[in-house]
Amino acid sequence: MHCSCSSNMGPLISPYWSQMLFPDWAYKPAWSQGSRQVQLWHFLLELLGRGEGGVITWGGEWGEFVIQDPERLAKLWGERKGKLHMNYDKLSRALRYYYNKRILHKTKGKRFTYKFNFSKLILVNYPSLASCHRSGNSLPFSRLFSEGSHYSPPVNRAQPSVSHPLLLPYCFPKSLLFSQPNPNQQQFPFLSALPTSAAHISEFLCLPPFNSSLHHGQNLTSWPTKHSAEWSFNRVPEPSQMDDREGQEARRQKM
DNA sequence: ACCGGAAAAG
DNA sequence: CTTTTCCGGT
Repeated sequence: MHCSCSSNMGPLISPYWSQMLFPDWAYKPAWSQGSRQVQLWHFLLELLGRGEGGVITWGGEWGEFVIQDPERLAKLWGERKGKLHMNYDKLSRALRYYYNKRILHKTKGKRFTYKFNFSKLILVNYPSLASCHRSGNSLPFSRLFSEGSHYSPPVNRAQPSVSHPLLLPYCFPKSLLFSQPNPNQQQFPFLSALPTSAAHISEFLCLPPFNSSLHHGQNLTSWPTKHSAEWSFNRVPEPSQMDDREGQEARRQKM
């Protein structure tokens, strides 16, 4: 049930997650409520990343996706969560709760079409990176996500649905995260999933957590697999403190 | 279809 | 906490 790719790769949650676009630590840490519980946006990104089935596909804009088969998507989601009676009405309610969190918003006028706010998604789930942003350094995510100059929308649906480049932070050893964030416009180790076919994703997943060019001579020894407390800086901000940067600051020196 | 309140679940 | 469930309203 491990990703047998790399020795210093943390154990994944279940066999299923070996297909995951995120490493173990990217999920809800053990200390948080509902830990180890799949979140809906995880699930959506996963399906989108795999590009299987055509239940859900990327849309015409960056981050936009179209639910091609709402009820089937709900069914799949229900299976994952053990909710036998899941349907699109209820699933979409969960999606609507993302509006306030700015994780997602609706593309009005387009049926079953929503749009991810990747920057927010990552900021919420990796608030540590917000400090990079605040301290004047460019946040690699938002740069990459907002530029979008390289992204040309898939015009026809006949194309394999994985045409959306998924740029996700694949592995952030915390030492790398907190020492010098991107001093020389250096790239963070993204998982850049630009697969021509879904099969290639598994290859991405088996990349070592970080390659040698990114070591920075830091002590990148192992993943914090057991001691999730070390990752408590990764706490999701309270809704009332969503924009309280100082609050995050205060929470941050835990590492 | 889509929205968001309310409550309850886990 | 994040949904799940239900539902009245556009």
